[in-house]
Order: sequence, then structure tokens, then C-alpha cells
Amino acid sequence: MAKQETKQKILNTAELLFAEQGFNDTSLRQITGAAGVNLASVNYHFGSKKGLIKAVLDRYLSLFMPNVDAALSQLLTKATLTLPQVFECFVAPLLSLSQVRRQGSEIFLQLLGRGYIDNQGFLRWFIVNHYGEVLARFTQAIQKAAPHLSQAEVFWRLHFTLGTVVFTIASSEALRDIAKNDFNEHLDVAGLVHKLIPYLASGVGAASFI
Amino acid sequence: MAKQETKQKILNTAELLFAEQGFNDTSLRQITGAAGVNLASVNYHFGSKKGLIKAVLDRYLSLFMPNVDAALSQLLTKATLTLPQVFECFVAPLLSLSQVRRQGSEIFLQLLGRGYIDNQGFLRWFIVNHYGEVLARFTQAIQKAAPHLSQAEVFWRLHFTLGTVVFTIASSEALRDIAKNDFNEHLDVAGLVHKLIPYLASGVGAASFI
DNA sequence: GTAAATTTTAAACAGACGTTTAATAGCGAG
DNA sequence: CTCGCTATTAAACGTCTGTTTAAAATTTAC
Repeated sequence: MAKQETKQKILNTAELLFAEQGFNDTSLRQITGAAGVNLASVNYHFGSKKGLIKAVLDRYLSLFMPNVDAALSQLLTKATLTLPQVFECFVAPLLSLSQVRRQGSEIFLQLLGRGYIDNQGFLRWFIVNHYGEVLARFTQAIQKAAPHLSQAEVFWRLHFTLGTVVFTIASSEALRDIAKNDFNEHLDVAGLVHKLIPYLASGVGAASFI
Repeated sequence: MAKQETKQKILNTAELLFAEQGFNDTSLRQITGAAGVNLASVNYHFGSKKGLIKAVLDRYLSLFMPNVDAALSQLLTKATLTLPQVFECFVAPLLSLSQVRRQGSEIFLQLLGRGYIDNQGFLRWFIVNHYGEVLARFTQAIQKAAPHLSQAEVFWRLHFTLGTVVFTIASSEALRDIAKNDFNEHLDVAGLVHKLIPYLASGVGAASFI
């Protein structure tokens, strides 16, 4: 067995560039050039560019999803629960990604956003097929916390929520800069995430029109 | 003066493909081929691909923004106003784009989402510089409708809202397909927009933690 | 009707892309 | 030490990209 050092260098460089520029706008030559490895090594280790994208995403998802699942499962044992509590289940697993690597939380959410929009639903398919149980537990928790919502309404509002989170974090650097200059408000990602929660919880739990 | 027929054919075809596939993933050969015009005519009429993108975006923005501005201005004359009323100011101008062309509303919002994410903030710069007064009137209306929110909180929640809308509409086709299959719920864009409003209004108006 | 300006066209440009090939280098096991 | 497997490398592949060129066609103006 080799030490797989090249493979790791590719992954570490690729996730940064993918998060910044998107999957299609990042070339293999750019990745291998920045990583200091040979161009052909990507196809050797990952088969294709699509294989590399999958590997980059799964490295984060395989860390994130089990932690979310555990937090949701524990919460579901309680008799009553609130929407902010449900959303809090995602916070610790998300922030823990920063221990894996500097800015890991931002990178992960940016990758999520890219994957959601770039590749004609490939990421959605991937998540649903690999982590469907986590999603199911999530909707279960939502319905327990907000029983007045129909299944369809929960579906819609969860996707609204996903859009808010992904989009906000994806452009969080620019937004935090503006907030610092205009309102003298110094926020890190954890602060931003906690700013999101009342917004999300209130939106998801809102009464519907009809 | 010529009849500019080629120019219009290019715009009409380009906006469809840009909305579907994004700006970078749509080639000029694809556009000109579908439009039945010569490849070089894009560079002749628009100078470059970037010029074409700008023209496509501005054709919608120059219709949409003045209508929003008028609706917001009229609403601001009232003594009291609510958050759903503020958001409603965007609905009619948005839906009126469907009179310009079939599915005009979807196309416009998809283009917005693409532009927001694809081109390193070029669109944000474009909107702020060309339609900054409309944005100012918008925040003004929000603060009048929800005076308990600080200026900084309004700023954050508006960007949360923008993320929700852009992300939702950008993937609205897939979402609406799922809703049709899983919940037998048939939605058009107008329906989706009105599904968003209670969510957005509730989120923006939520009480904050501190 | 003819000259001038505008528009359209086919062809070629240089550069970037993902992938493949075949040769080389490095290494652990026997 | 040597064989065999794994990893790395330089080079080339064919294809696609946006843009430019220069000639042809068309429209406008006088």
C-alpha cells in the first residue's frame, strides 16, 4: 500500500477551488497545478472528474450526516420539541467540520450550494440515495414540532430553508464584510448560523394562507 | 437601420438556454445553432459573450425594477403596512413578465439565480449600481412594517430572503416535479411565489433572540 | 441606379478542456 | 537482489470554447 499522499493533496486542493468557483468552472489543470501533482493523477486515483467531485462531497457528508442523525434521534425521544431545537441539531455537526480543516463549515456549505445548482440534480440524487434516512428523520422531527403543517408544506419549507442556508453561507464572506463596515457588527460563522435560526424557525412554522 | 431580427432571435434563444444551463455552461454555438443564426453574429451585435449576458439580464431588469419601485412607493404613502404587503409589491411585476413571453417569470428568476452565483458577484454589483434606489425603498418599507427590527437585522434578513427566493426558483422545476409526484400538488410559478410569501414574511418579522 | 454602410456568412484562429497512452520511477514481498 | 505491483510522469489525443478575419450579401441613402 502506498501512502496516498497525492490523493489527499488533490482532495484538499480541489474542495477549495470547487467551493470558490464551482465544479464546472474549475479545471483539472488548475487543481493539479495548485496541488503540485501531475494532471493524470486525478484520472488515476478518481477515474474521472465526476469521480473526484463525488469524493470531495462524500468526505464531508460522511462526517456530517451521522452526527446530524444522532442529534435528531436523541431529540425525537423527547415528548415535546420546538422548531429551533430541530434546527440546532445541525449546528454542532456543521461547526465541528471546522475542526477537520480551517473554514471547513463554509467550504462544506458552499460545496452543497454548488452541487445543488451546477449538476442537474446529481447531488440531490446522491444525498437522497445515500442519506435518505437522515432526511426522513428530519421531516419527522419537523412534523412533531409543528403538527399543524401538512406533509407537502413541510417539504416546501424545508427546501426554502435549504436555499436560505446554502445561499447565505455561500456568500457569507461578502455579507459579513458589509455588516462589519456598515453596522460595526463582527460575526463569525457560528454567530451567523445562530442569526439564521430564528428566521428559519419562524418561516418554517408560519401559518399558511389557506 | 436594419430590422434587428437576428439580434432578437439571439436574445430570445439565449435567455432560455442561460436560464436552463447557466451562463458558463451555455456555448455561443449552442445559442446560434438553436436560433438559426450565424455564430459570428453574437460578437457582431453584442461585442462578446459577456455583452450578451448583460443584454439578456437588462432586458428583464429594465421592465421589472420600475414596476417594483412604483408599487413600493405607493405602499409607502400608507400610514401602516405589513410585511406581506411589502413582499406583494414584487409579485405583480414578476408575474407581468409572463405577458412579455411565455414563462417569463421563471426565466427571469432563474437568470437572477444564475447571475448571483456564477459570475463572482457581477450581478450584485450590476443591480446595486443600476437599481440601488429600489433596494433602498425596499429596506425603507421593511423598517416601516417591522419597526422592532434593527437596521442590521433587516439587512441580514433581507439577504436571507433573497437567498431563499433565488435558490427556490433556480431549482423550481425539479421541486415542482417532486411535489407533483409525491403529493399530487400541481403548482405554477405564481402558486410557488405565493407559497413563499408566508414563509418569508414570518422569517423576516420573527422576534430575535437577544 | 449606384455608391456606401450595414449585416451575414464560412472559415480559421489560438487556447483550454478531460482523457488516454506508454514509458518511467518507487516500492514491498519473496 | 529481483520480480511484480503501484504510482507518477510527459506527451499527445480529439473536442470544444470564444473570438477574429475577410469576403459576400443585403439594406440604406442619395
